[in-house]
Amino acid sequence: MKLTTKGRYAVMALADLANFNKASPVPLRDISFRQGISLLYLEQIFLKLKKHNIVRSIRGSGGGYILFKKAEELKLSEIFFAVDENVKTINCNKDSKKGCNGKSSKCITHYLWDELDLHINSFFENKKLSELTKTQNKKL
Amino acid sequence: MKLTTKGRYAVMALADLANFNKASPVPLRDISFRQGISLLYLEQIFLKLKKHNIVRSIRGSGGGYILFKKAEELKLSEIFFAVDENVKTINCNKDSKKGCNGKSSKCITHYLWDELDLHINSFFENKKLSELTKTQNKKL
DNA sequence: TATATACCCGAGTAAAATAGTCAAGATTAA
DNA sequence: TTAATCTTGACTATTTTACTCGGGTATATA
Ligand code: FES
Ligand code: FES
Repeated sequence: MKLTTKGRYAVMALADLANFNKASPVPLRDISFRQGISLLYLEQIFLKLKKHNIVRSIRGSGGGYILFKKAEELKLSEIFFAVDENVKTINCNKDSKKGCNGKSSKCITHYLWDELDLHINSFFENKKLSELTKTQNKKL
Repeated sequence: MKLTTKGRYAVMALADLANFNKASPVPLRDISFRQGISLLYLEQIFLKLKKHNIVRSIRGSGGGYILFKKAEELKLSEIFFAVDENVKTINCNKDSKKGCNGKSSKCITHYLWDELDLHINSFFENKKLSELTKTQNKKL
């Protein structure tokens, strides 16, 4: 399974973006500063987010990024998909030498990971970006 | 998050063990052969499983491993815990330079990962080893 | 008792994945 | 024009993972 800083940062940064999106585009520099994430790394991440239409970019001075959809309509699963964090716990078909070759038949645990994938993905599928910031506010 | 071959192999091997446990102890060599997992790696894994009372070992010729509990009573969460695959998606407190230092306050996404951890762990908590082999048999 | 079978254990290594950097642009507002 | 900002591909350091090695110890059975 993959759930790395790339996906974490993406969610973090977008939550930040959602908070400051109200009037004008938000430059990465601000997000980098507020969230303590390397600017260069953020750029890499936002490129992917842009390609997948999660955000829209405005170049030049005074530019930055804005959300493409409303935070209420943006599912976390879309975000993870965009940055290549496809939550796959299944391991078969990768090579034919290891236990999980799926050559003759599925290994004993195959259906388990299948089920787990479904379980995890449904979590992200049902979670909207807006819920994040709300939860945060409630706790404060 | 961590979900690596160590945890996968542990579940695989134990499922195998559960199937062949009926009469006599099962040597790792057999499991290694049947599941296509390196014997030396299996030894490492079973050492941990033994320390956490998941399996019991019988040394010497004709020896091997047997399950400590019945497969119906063995939760997958116990297995993962035993091999150090503590499913933690949370990242804070590791170092104070990165985004998630938890120094002044929790980051925006903290509660999200909290919730996710809970969600995933409940999956393993409610899953017994015996359910694995049953599912497998049903599909055949 | 000799021997083979099997578990026991710490340490070490190679490969892969991740996290992050660099350099050289291209746009655009002011 | 200048400074701010996004764009892009390649490159590198670090960390983690997966696995091996070498030398044990216990026990069954011939
Ligand atoms: S996980 Fe699919 S064959 Fe093992
Ligand atoms: S995940 Fe806990 S502070 Fe970021």
